[in-house]
Amino acid sequence: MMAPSPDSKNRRVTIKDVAREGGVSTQTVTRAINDMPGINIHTKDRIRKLAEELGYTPSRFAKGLVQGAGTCVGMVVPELTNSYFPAVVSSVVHHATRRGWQITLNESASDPDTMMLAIEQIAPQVDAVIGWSGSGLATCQRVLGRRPLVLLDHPEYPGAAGEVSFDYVHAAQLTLSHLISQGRTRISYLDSAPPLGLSVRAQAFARQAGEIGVPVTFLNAEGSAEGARTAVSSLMETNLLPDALITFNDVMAIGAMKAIAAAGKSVPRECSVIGMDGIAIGELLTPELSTLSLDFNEVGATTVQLVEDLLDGKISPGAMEAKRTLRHRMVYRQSS
Amino acid sequence: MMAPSPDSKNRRVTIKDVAREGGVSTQTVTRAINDMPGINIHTKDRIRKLAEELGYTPSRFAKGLVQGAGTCVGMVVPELTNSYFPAVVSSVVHHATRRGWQITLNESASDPDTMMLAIEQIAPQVDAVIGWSGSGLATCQRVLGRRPLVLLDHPEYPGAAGEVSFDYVHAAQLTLSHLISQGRTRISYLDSAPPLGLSVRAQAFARQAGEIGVPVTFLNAEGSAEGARTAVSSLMETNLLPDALITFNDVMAIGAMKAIAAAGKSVPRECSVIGMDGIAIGELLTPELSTLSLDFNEVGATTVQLVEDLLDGKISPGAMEAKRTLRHRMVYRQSS
DNA sequence: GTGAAAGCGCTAACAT
DNA sequence: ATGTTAGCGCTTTCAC
Repeated sequence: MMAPSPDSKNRRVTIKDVAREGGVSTQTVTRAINDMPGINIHTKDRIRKLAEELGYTPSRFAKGLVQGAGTCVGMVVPELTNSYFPAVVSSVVHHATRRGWQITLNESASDPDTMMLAIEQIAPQVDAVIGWSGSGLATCQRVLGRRPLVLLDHPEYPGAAGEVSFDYVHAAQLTLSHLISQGRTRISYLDSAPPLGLSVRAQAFARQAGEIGVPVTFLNAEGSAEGARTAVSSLMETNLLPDALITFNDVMAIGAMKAIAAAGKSVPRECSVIGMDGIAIGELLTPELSTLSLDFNEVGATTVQLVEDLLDGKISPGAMEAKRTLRHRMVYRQSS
Repeated sequence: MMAPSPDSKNRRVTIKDVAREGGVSTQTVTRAINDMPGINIHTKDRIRKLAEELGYTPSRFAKGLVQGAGTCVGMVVPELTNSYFPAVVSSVVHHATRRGWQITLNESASDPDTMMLAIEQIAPQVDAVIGWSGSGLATCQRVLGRRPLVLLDHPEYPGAAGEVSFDYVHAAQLTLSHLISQGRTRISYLDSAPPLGLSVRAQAFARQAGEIGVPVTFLNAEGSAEGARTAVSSLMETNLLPDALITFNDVMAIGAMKAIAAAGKSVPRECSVIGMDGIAIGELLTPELSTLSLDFNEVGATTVQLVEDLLDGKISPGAMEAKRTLRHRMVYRQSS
């Protein structure tokens, strides 16, 4: 236990302190610390050692101020417990890192207050924000000012500078034609709906179903495996079991399959189940989950590219080119 | 499309630009932007509008420099695709956000070069780093200098300032006594081993097995569901099926269960399966996975608290108090 | 090989 | 209510 410093204050050690203690100019310290040329190797070693002893760490703010900012993107995620989100985060982080950017992560709590707090906290520290509207991000372009907000899976939100959304009508087309070719006639869609009406995904299925004249029943449940399990369980009791069930996402498909199995019915013989997202876990279930799969690498690459273009001014906020639409691929496994 | 600015340079808009255009001092601009008192409400509105038009965004570096840094912690994760990691990240982010800290996330690629790059990139931008040794973090205390490195699940690493590790001997004790009370006699541990020898987890099981005189066979596989599936599949062909299988983690348990089911054997009747981690997916499998479960909230809370104490100097790097050990809880579900 | 001076963009403290 | 001065910690000239 030695005294930490001449001054008992908790002030951080600056380059000046090192310079003074070392009997050199701050310039020499910079050169030593940053491995710059034009310094006696001997001096360099001495100063480096001294800096270490003193516990000197360059201020990232001062450095950033003088050298120009490195890009830093905030990412706001509604829940990390649904593998869908980590899958996207992973890809975004990957593509951002390749560009030398930083990603700072915020998980938005469910209640709006905590959420706004998180956002106001993150906003001043980043050059752009990527997130889902489910995280309540949509309401906060105000806090961001000129910095671009890119919204995932929330088409046509006017406050966003850019968006990456998904062609659910295409997904519906893939799914329905597959189900029909299987001879399924009592098709249901298990939605995780907003307070009123249907989710964007369900709406696309409704539209496509209408288009091709196939009846689809819409159910609703809380958007978790447990929610889906409960909903499908009570559906089973009604004896109105559909012979095909499409779910809002893969996690809900898992819950649905548990409920169907618990009722002693067989997937896919008595009921096809088709999920959406394509998270890795689907392949590990029994039966393995057929699903509408996203190319997560593509999602991340597209999103980061969009942010970059927005930041560079190559694309202006809200422009047509700032709206990207990606498609799902149908992955046939055992559950359908 | 109007010309963006008098100067075609891509220089960012600063407070001075706003002040000049508005015919006021930079002070007034600060007051307007930051909602500070002592400014005519009319002036404030005018300046704010002007700032918006000009596309002015305060430099976070200048602001940080003058106001004192907000804490920023880097988190380096080996893979986001195993839910174990997002579960911990989620909790860490939560506890960090409550303190007003930022978390910047890096996923360390498998190859060492990319990894070192990621770390050197993140290092100057953070006040501390949290991560797993699997991410290669251990080798880089050098880059961090005085800033604390807290290693998760890597006990006794000398380079780390702090560590949060797990009492695997306790876990082994829980598991083995449970299995023995079930009358299991041919117990195997499916490890995901480092190049040589056993993982830390497997070592604890070996030790505890020796302690109580129970024979345990150690197997090895690549640490993924697929790796476990392959390994257990070939095990099934030997007809040397154990009657209890403990796996390195939950993800491997999933693969193991698939392999056992594929061979037409029943879990848990013919073979108990017990995983480790307690990730949410375990409960959604069929049969539901019994596992050694971590309290992820506790993991995050402990880790962030440790970082805080290290940053405040309440605990010195490498001290005894900087080593925290957490315990698993045995969760009995259907697979055992 | 080293140091002195200037300035990055912002805000706290002190005028006016 | 507004402006002036000074300085945060660092690096980039440019001089020696």
